[in-house]
Amino acid sequence: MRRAAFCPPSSATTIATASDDPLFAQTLPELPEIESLRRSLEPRLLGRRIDAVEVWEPRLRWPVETDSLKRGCQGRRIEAIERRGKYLTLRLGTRAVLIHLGMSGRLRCLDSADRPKEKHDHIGWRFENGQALRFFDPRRFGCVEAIPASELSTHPRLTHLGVEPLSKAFDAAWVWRATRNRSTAIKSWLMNARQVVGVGNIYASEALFRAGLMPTKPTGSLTKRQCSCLVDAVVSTLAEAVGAGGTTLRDFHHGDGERGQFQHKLSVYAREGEPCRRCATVVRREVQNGRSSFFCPNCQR
DNA sequence: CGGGCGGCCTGGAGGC
DNA sequence: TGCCTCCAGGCCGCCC
Repeated sequence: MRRAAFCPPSSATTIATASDDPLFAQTLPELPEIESLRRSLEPRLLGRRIDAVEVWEPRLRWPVETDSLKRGCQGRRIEAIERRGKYLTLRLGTRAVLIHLGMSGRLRCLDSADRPKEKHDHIGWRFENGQALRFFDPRRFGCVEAIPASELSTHPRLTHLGVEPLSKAFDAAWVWRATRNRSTAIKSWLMNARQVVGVGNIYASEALFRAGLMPTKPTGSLTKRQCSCLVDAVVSTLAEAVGAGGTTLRDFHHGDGERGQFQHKLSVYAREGEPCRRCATVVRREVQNGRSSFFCPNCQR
């Protein structure tokens, strides 16, 4: 609706750039977006040999250790691209590159590594075929780090991560056990990566709407039946969003203005004051733990 | 130890 | 038109 307001004035006549995608700037990468990104990167990056790494701006969420990153990348081939929660990992033999997009991060594939760096391009990888990968992040909440591949499960940033919501381990029995004797609001619990990974503000709001649960409901008060509904809601929401290519990454390679699909399916997120699609009650927004929660006061109890 | 909250960071929006 | 303030939010660290 207000796309133009999110586009820099110069972008209309230039070739596609990261900042041409207004939706990307508005929404944040959660599990479906990272999984879509992972899938879109695989055909372009698997088997590529990294010839050079450039760090233009090391001041990310944690300072980029430039020498370590270069030593961990240069001369190595990308053997696998994996995801853990909202983290993406590039396997490079005995090393791995850990990437988190934070709120505004983006990975872009370029056909030529000679393309000038854009404002907010912080790291660039040059491949043997002349192509490139760029890490772009206006807010610099993301992180990029080279680690030993053997530490992928023991690294401090990964070891505390909770259950993958699209794995078999995430079932009603697990949710029931994990939510006992806690007073935390269910939305905070869902967004806590130590419990469940990959569920951020958008999908937590959407899943709780589907489950018919108020975001503020204490986890300890959930019945077994509600735990089961919650699992179904989280899984179906995430799976549908992955199927839609995420909310933001459908035009990852093109920047042609075509948008992802899932934002058209949002029931409550960013719909404050609009009618509930199910019962027409006005959707409300309330700040919870410093974050906006969107819900239908009639459908969610 | 569970859980709440401040800080990090930038750009868009809105007020004056 | 320009300056100022507010807001968005994942994650960590600090605190109670």
